[in-house]
This record gives sequence, structure tokens and C-alpha cells, in this order.
Amino acid sequence: MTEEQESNDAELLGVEEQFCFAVYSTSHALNKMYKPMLDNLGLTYPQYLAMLVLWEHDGLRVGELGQRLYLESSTLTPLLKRLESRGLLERARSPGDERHVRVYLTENGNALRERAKSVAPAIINATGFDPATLDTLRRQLFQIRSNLLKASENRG
Amino acid sequence: MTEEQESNDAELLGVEEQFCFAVYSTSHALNKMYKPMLDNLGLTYPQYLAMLVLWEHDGLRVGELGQRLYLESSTLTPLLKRLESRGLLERARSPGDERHVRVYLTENGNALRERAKSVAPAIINATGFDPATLDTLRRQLFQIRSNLLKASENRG
DNA sequence: CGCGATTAAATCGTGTACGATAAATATACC
DNA sequence: GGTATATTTATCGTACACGATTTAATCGCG
Repeated sequence: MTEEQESNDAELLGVEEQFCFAVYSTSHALNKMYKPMLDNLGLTYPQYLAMLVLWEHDGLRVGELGQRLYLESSTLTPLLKRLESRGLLERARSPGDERHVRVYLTENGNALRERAKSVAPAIINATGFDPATLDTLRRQLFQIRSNLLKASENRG
Repeated sequence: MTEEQESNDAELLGVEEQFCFAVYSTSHALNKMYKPMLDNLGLTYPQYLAMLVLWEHDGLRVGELGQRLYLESSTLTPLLKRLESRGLLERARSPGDERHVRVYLTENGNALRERAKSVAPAIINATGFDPATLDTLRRQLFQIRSNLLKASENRG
């Protein structure tokens, strides 16, 4: 019954019965929870993620940022331009290799870090789950993500 | 302890340490896995979700579909128009109450159901997790989603 | 019966996301 | 040293996704 799901009781499951929809709809619910808090910082959630990475690793290249966030340059370039226009960062071609564009936080960009500290804990609290359980979930999701990306590559 | 974690309890966590990013990036990885399969059906993932619901509950109103998918009419209206232009469904105002728009599958729309049956099992397989574990994860995510939406309402 | 309140869907503006492609630069190999 | 190739980012087209607003229809209540 492993291979072919055993004959044709292979009915389609409803959305609520599907793991994938759980991830999809929870992601939206998380974003909805984040939004009012991030609005105060003038950031969207993907922008907040980019800032999180840059606060730890300033001067990263666009591609390196993309590797950490699993996002393409076609997503990051306009996102970073918006952050640049807000004065949170600057983009500059590497002197050594002009193909690279490095992203440097400005003073305002670094200053925002303090105000962002309260965001994540508030979200965690709103999930109603304890940190240990969330951490287990996080590790399982990352394992799934890893397996999926590996499978995508093999079929890509 | 690579950087300066564990020092102050109010430090910002890196993206990979955050549960929310796990959901966010896993959602993208799932979509990447779905895409080639859904391309064969001429559907995007949100379109596939809408079809999943309609295959079970034909004739739903736009709002009812949105309740089940946790999506707004501003998202669904253009999505449904695209499915309509592909000849998979038709939209018609309710005779009883012309504010409602009901969505009816066409013959082609219903026929697509057979071809869609193989999609979900392939994704499940690619996660590398057994169905029972995924089911546990699914329930936990739904509980989190429920708690988040409740918290959003109270603050909204 | 009439008109304000409510409801449902559509519209509008902003911001992701991705794949495909292009453009610019750097490397490699002859 | 010059051309083929590879790498990195940017651009383009399509499709979500949401909040705010608008439009249209119905309801409620005097």
C-alpha cells in the first residue's frame, strides 16, 4: 500500500486535511499577526527578514542574502531598493568584482534593530505554544524544507 | 554561541532560529515542489486549492470559498476570473440575492479532478516524512493558525 | 413605504515571489 | 591577448495577497 496508495481509494483530500495547506494558511496567519507591529517600523515581513540577516551580517552580497532567505535576486532587488529609498541601507558594487552588489546598513538601519527586538517574542506569545514545542516544529519544518529542495533539484 | 547569542535574553534571533521563518520558507519550498506538477494542469497552487474546495462543494459563493481558504475577495476575484477564462468554471450572480456570486465548475473543471489526484501524494512523498508525523504537524499548525487569528481579531 | 445601515463582491494601490531573459563583468583556455 | 564561458545582478511578465475603498443589492426599522 506504499507505492500506489493501494488501488483507487486514492480520493482527493480536502484542503483542511492537507499538510501543505496547513503550512500555506499558517504562513498567512503569521503575516497577519506581524503586520501591525511591522507597520510601526515601516517594514514588511520579507523586509524585516532581510534586516534580521543584515543586522547580523552587514555588507552581504545580494546573492548571499538570497541564499539565507531562499529568495531570488528578482525578489530581493526591488525589496532592497525600497529599503534603500527609506534610508535603511545602501547598495554598492564591490570594487574587487563589479558583478557583486554589497548591501550596507546605514545608521538608521542599525538603529532600527533596537525597536525590532520586541516583535518576535510577541508573535511567539500569540501562537499559544511554548518555545520548546515551537523549536521542535521549527526543526521538523527545516528538515522538510531541506528534503523538498533536494527533491526539486533532482527533478529540476 | 557563534555570534553573541545566549548573552542578553532580549537579543534578536537569526532567521534560522525562528519558527516563523521556518513556516515562511517551507511554504516557498512546497510551492517550488508543486509548480512543475501543477504546470501540467495549468494551475497555480492557490488555483489548485480553489479547485480542491470546488470539487467537493460546487456552487459555493466567493465569500464561502474565501472562508475555507482564508483568502479575501480581492485575492479570489481575479483568481477565479482566470480560472473562468480557462473554461474551468463559471461565475454567476445568485438569482435570490444578486450580491452573491456563485462559482460553478464546468465539465472541464470537473474532469481535471482525475488528473489532479496524483499531485498531493507526490508532494507528501517528497517531504520524506511519514503521513502520521505530517498529520501531527498539520494539527499543530492549525492550532497555531487558530490562535493567531484569534489574537489578530482581538488586536484588530 | 422609504431610506439609512449592512452585506458581498469588485476595484485599486503596494509589495512580494518566481522563471526566463538580458546585461555587465570576470575567468579560462587556447 | 582575445574569445567562449560562467557568474552576478537586474529586468520583465505573470500571479498572488492584503487593506482600503467603492459599488451594488438587500435588509431593517420606523
